[in-house]
Amino acid sequence: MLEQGSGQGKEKCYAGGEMGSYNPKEIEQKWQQIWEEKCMYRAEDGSPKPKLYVLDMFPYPSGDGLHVGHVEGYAATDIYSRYMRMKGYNVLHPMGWDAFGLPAENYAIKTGIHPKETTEKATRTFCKQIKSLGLSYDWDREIGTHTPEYYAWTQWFFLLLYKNGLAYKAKASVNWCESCKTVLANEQVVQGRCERCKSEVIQKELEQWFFKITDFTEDLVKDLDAVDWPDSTKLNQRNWIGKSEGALLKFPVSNSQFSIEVFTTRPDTLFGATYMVLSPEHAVIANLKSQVSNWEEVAGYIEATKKRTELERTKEAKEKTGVELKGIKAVNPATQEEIPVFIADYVLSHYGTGAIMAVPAHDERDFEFAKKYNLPAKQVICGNYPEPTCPVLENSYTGPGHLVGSGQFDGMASEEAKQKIAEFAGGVMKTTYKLRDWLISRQRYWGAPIPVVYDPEGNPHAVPEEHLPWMLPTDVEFKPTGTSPLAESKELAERTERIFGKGWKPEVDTMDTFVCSSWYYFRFADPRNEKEFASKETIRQWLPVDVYMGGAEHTVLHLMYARFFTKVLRKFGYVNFSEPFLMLRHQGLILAEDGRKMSKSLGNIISPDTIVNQYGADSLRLYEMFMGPLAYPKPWNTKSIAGVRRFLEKVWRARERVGESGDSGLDLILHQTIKKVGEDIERFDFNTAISQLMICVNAMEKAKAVSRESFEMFLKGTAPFAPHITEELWSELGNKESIHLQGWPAYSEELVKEKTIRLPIQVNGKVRDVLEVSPETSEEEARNLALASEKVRKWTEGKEVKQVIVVPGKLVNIVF
RNA sequence: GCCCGGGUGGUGGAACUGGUUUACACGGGGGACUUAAAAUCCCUGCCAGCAAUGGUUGUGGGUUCGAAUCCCACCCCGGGCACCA
Repeated sequence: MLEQGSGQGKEKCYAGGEMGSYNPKEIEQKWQQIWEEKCMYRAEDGSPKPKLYVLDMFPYPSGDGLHVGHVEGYAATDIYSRYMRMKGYNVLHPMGWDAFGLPAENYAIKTGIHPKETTEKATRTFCKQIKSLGLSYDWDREIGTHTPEYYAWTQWFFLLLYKNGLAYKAKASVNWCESCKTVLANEQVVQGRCERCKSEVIQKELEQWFFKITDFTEDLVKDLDAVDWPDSTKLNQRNWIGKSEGALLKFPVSNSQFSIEVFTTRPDTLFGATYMVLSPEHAVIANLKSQVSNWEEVAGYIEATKKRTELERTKEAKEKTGVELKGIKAVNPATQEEIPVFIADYVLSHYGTGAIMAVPAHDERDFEFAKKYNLPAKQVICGNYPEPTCPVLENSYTGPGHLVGSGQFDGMASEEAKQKIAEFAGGVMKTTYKLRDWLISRQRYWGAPIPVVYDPEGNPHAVPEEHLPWMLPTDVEFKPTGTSPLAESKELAERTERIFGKGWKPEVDTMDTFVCSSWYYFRFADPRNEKEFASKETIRQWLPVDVYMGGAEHTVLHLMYARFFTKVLRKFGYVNFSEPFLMLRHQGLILAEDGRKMSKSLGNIISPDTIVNQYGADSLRLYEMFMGPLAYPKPWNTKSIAGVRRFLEKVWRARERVGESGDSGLDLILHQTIKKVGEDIERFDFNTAISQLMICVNAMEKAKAVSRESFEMFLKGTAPFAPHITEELWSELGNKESIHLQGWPAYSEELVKEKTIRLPIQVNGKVRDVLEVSPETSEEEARNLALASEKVRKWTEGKEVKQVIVVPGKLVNIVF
């Protein structure tokens, strides 16, 4: 940092007193306080300005405090928000806390400290850390999902779904995490392991609450077309929903009243179906018991399957297993041939009909299974259409082609045959999805209680709305036993009996925290409303969210659930749009200096506090935005922060050169800078915007003098990125109103144009000369100038020039 | 296995719809200022060559006057899904 007062012999930097050195700590705290006092960033309800809703995925306030990864996304939306305010928008930019969740509860189990206490402490820390970054949130709208004022409405949403048949209780085989002692949604199981603690997930038969997200599958697919989201995120959602079109076909069971229905995407291969496979859980198996001659073996296999975890079933996928239902035959509805029936765990009970027709010649899995159990394969598709010959298959062929061995359909293209054969076999076309209903019950304490009570007969009843918030009891121990902690609450039990009558019992599960975060963006529109989750007027004013920023880890879970909630609200007339987030951007992961993920165990975590202390918030913001493209994963490099800090020092020093008149040579670069910075912010290309600002300040340093007007223009252009230093310099120039309330400067189309451009002259594609020419230079002129160049003539001498390519304003290429 | 995204100096990265590769930074080296140091400013990509010059955007090929950019094949890295019939 600059030393003060030591240079006696030195020239005075500028007239009018001592120049202070750049001291971020001082000015940042000062301005943060002033902004807060003035409620500078309050979003105005009912303002005539156009609205803009810019939202960050709200954080889980963990005890570890804010992470540099949070800062990346928050800085990005803050720059965007500040810029758009300067452009005249009424910006809603709120922050809140996704406060329910397991870490606080697990901590409570260890220490006995109530989650409410740790959560609120963590929230205060987060809040303080976020405020130290100078982010322009409207703190009047702060919300926390753990407060009764908030979860009353989470419970209201549950009731809305329940009353409309979209929330139901069902016994099903569900994912159970032994370590977290709770069930999990499918979306929370990653490769057979718990998304949170990575321990193995097992299947349990339990009665649980589900939300019927599958009622909206088609809209969840279709509406993706209309939103501005990263392609990869849309693709992830589409893959998760897993739409596929095929046919339902019935295979009668010989000598019985039963038939087995299958779903297939390849009805065109029906003539090649040489056996069938049922999932071990299939309901028809019990009905056929009397006809199965090897029932003991079959029952044994079914039992063994139940015991295997999802992970085992996937891990051992290479070795397929199964058992034939001896004594049972099914009839292929196309060939009328009798074919054997198997049960095997490679067929999933919850997809399609839980049964398949096996076509070993044209399906890899069936081929594998057929090979192992010595089952016949029959080729019915020939891939090299229209070639007349068909090779003998040594493997399964899964591509398209023309039909063979399929009677009257021989020669038909497989695409065309799909529907024809389905009809021929008495089947119907059908669309199937992988997406399953959302399991929302959790056997945990720190969440929103499910607002349901049971009558003495055990039938569920909704807790009437007047009893919301249905309070989370406090008289519980934090010991995970597998049954919900709420079950031991005397208060909850008594409350239930008092209100509903003797023998009534409360639901003791809480809701998945993803339920809380599925609707929070509505609450920001009207955070203190006690009568509705948000009023119609405020929803109309603010929603949908225009820009949503968050990590790519939420491409399936949170985004899918939030979209589902919005579609539910639309269906029941609460909103008139179907997608909550019009534009979505992801911040990339910030890696440690060693290129690995930051983690406590590796001890390579960088804390934003340290950086703010050492370099200042403006430097941290600028650094994270300058690291590279927002969405990329990027390694941290503390040394590089010096670069952006130096930039700020240059900005600070530039005021020494500010006078009434300035170097007019600066105009070009200044106007180019304003143009580029604005365009880059709108594209979220913050790294190149900052580099342009650096170019501009470097030019100001070289200029003899900078006019006040130019400097102010530059400060406005820098303000969204470095709000504190620009505010300080702006006020020092004598401006009374905050720089952040100024309009975004307009650049002049005239001044942005270069007076001369560099025109490279190539000979056979190699640059041999570069000419300074006017940008208006005509094709003819450029050609003549190029051919006249001495450096060029050196290369073309004695050669016959075949062609001269002139790209006006770009280059000239002389070819011989 | 399938589906995305990516491979550019020692490093992070720029490069608009095919037109001077390496903007802006970090680091290293050299220089200026200084008694000295810090700070600041200026120069500096790599390989081959005495030099002129040539080569150099993961590798190999193609299209083109011209390719980081388009096409084909391959290698490597990151992410997602994973028996979904």
